[in-house]
Parts: sequence; structure tokens; C-alpha cells
Amino acid sequence: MFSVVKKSKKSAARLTELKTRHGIIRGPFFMPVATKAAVKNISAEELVVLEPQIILSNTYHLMLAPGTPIIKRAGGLHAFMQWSGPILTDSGGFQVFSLSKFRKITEHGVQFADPSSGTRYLLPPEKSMTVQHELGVDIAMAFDDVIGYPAEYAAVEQAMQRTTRWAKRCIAHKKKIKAKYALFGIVQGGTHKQLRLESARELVKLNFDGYAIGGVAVGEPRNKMKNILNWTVAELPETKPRYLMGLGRPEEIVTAVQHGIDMFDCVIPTREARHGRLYIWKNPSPAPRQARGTLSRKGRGTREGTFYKTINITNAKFAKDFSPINQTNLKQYSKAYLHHLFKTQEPLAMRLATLHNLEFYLTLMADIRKNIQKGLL
RNA sequence: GGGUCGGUACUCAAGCGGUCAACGAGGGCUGACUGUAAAUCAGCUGGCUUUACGCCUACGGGGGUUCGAGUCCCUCCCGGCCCA
Repeated sequence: MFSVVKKSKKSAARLTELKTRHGIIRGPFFMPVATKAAVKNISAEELVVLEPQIILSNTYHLMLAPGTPIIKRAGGLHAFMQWSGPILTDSGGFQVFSLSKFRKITEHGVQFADPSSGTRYLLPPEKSMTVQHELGVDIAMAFDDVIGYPAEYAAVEQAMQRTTRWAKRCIAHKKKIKAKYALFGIVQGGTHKQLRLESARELVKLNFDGYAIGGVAVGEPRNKMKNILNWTVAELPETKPRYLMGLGRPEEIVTAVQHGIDMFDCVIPTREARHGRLYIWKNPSPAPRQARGTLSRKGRGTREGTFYKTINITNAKFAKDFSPINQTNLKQYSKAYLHHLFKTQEPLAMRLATLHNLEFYLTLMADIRKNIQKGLL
């Protein structure tokens, strides 16, 4: 179901193929985030045009609304949201972190209180496995205990070890319910080498279908990421997909690919689109062949890597900028027009910006694959 | 013509003698967003400057009272409503 098609000679980057019941995914790839069964602001038809290969949705949020009985009646998540490609769901583990104010962790599982209604939901690892099975997803994630940064070493260790114990329960329960999805384990351990190694080794013993690196970009200094990648990837089998969860900025993705990561997801392109930030190629014909330089920043405070920049389309200077938004899917619309749509709060603003940023991210991935193929990355 | 209520920063709108360059909202400007509680959140928004518990200019105009006035008094101008 998974194969490495080509290994780079310049880095740990690799071209991969992942077969799922809903299609083959060529890696390295990026999964647009559709937490609540929708990539915010765009329809399935608009999404398909962008060729994302696979999308990510969320167990916890779908369990709350509309709930699995409704999605089962609809014929599964694919039919419900009219997306016929592969779907990966996060287990709800990230909500242990992002909704930390509203949950209690016990060894049995996590109890969440819905912030809007106060309703309590119990989510043990087994429930997460069952829900993902009922959603009918292609790839399910193990239910993990995500801890933020900074945190006491002992707390990070405890969360990591609990993640391992829960991982075993996830595997066992998947077997019990005869779920057909591929199940990925998630390495935790914060910024500590010892803990990352222990986590990876224990999970590899369990023979998951793929391995994710979780608990990254949860507040730790950015320069820690490379270390985490180096330590962890070295422990993971070459024959299984590697997934860096929640990342990231374009240059972070390029770096991670060079460290041997195959899969990504991130809220950045869609969320920042809604907030008016657009990702722009510096060179109209994008070229991550300059990828080696992509981590160098122009200076303190600037976010740009060397091959792209970001703009805030709401800035006053774009009011009279009639240049096209991009050279591809929105070449007929000017920046001045998009600026106007944002300033007047027309819903079309967010839709166009989302289409633009996703196109950027998916083009980035396509170029990364091309460059690996050509031996440039 | 008489009566009455009101005129505050880009807009709306608090303010009822000092702690008011003036609450709040909108607008404007800028920034942040990394397995989405996120169409969200944060800062700035009279001028100047050594950006400071600093100096100017400001609450319709003018004149008073007072140590001190956006706040009290007189008067003029303008607007709403009521009566003629």
C-alpha cells in the first residue's frame, strides 16, 4: 500500500506512493484541512480543481456535529461532503492541546466539555477508533496526548508514555472492530531527544501503517524543529509513510521534506487566507530548486523565505494595485479587486483568497515532487 | 415669533466642575495566525517632540464665573420637535 518511488541523493527527500481505497496519493503531499467536513469557504467542486489528492478532517469535531449517526446515514464522510478522494482524520488528540481549558485527561481517555454548550463528551482511544471507522476514512490517526510548550520534562514524558499506551489500545481496538483504514501512530516527546527516541521506538514496535511526528509547533522555538526531525526520522522505518502533523510554513515544509517527511497538513493557507494574508511566488515560475536557501530569512521580522513572500491584501497600498492576484487560477482578478472585497467584507474575498493560498501550497508540493524527480532537491 | 431638547475627535455616541486629548462602538492603519472554539485576536488612531506622570491645539462662536470649565452663567449661530 506504500512505496518509495525514488530517493534523493542530495537529501533524505523521497518520492512516494500511498495507495488508499479512494485513490493513490503521490508524495510528498499536503492535505488541506477540512475540520468540520468542509475546507472553509470553498466547495468540493472548487477543491477538486486544485487537485489536493487527499484532505484532512477531524474526529472530535465531527463527533460533536453532526455526529456519526448522521454521517453513517449519509453513507460515510466521503458521500456526506461529496469528496471522493482519500480522507485522513485526526483522532481528536490535537484537541487535547487546543481545547486544554475544556478537558480532563485520565488514563481511560479524555473528557471534553463543548465550549459552546457545556455538553460533555468522553473520548477514549477506542471511541476515536470507532468514530473514524464509522466515518469511513482512509487513514486514521491514533489518539494521542498532545502537550504544549513549555512544559515540565516529567509532564512531557508522562504525555508521551500515555500516548504509547493509548497507541496500543488503538491498535487492539482497530483489530476488534475490523476497521479497514490505515492506522498511523504519533510520536510525541516534545523537544527532548530521549523522549522522542523512546516514543518512536515503542511505536515502531507496534507496526503501524505509518508514523506521524506530533506535538510540533505548539509554542516551542522554531529552531527546535530540525532537531526533532533528525532524532525522530532516524528511528522510523523507510518503508512506511512519515507525516509531520500541523506543519507549516512553506520553508518549513521544504526543510521537512529534505529530512524525509512525506505528508503534511496545515491550517495556515486557509486560515491566513481568511485573514487577508496571501502567499506569493517571488518568481512567477516557482522554483524550490532554490530550496537550500529557503530557510534563510531576509531579516528579523520578515517572514519570507527566499522563494516566496506574503502580502496582506488588506493593506492600503493594494487599493490601487491592478496587477493580477496570481498567474494561475485567479489571473483574471486584480489585487485591487480582492482588496476591495476584503474591505467591504464580501464573502467572495475569503473564497478567492482561500483558492489562491491552497493553489500556492499545492503547487509548492507539486514543485517539490518535480524537483526530487529531477534530482534537484 | 414662543417653548423645548440638542450641537463632543473621520462617524455615531458617553461625559453632569479637577484624575479629560476626553468611555464605548464603527471606520481607518498595522501586526499575529502552524494535526481550526479562529470571517479570529492584538496594538495604534488630534499635533509636536528628548514618545514623556512633557508641551501645544481642541468638546458650535464669543464673553463670563472659578484656583480650575467639555461640564456652571450670559449671548449669538445652527439643528430637531411642539405651539402660533
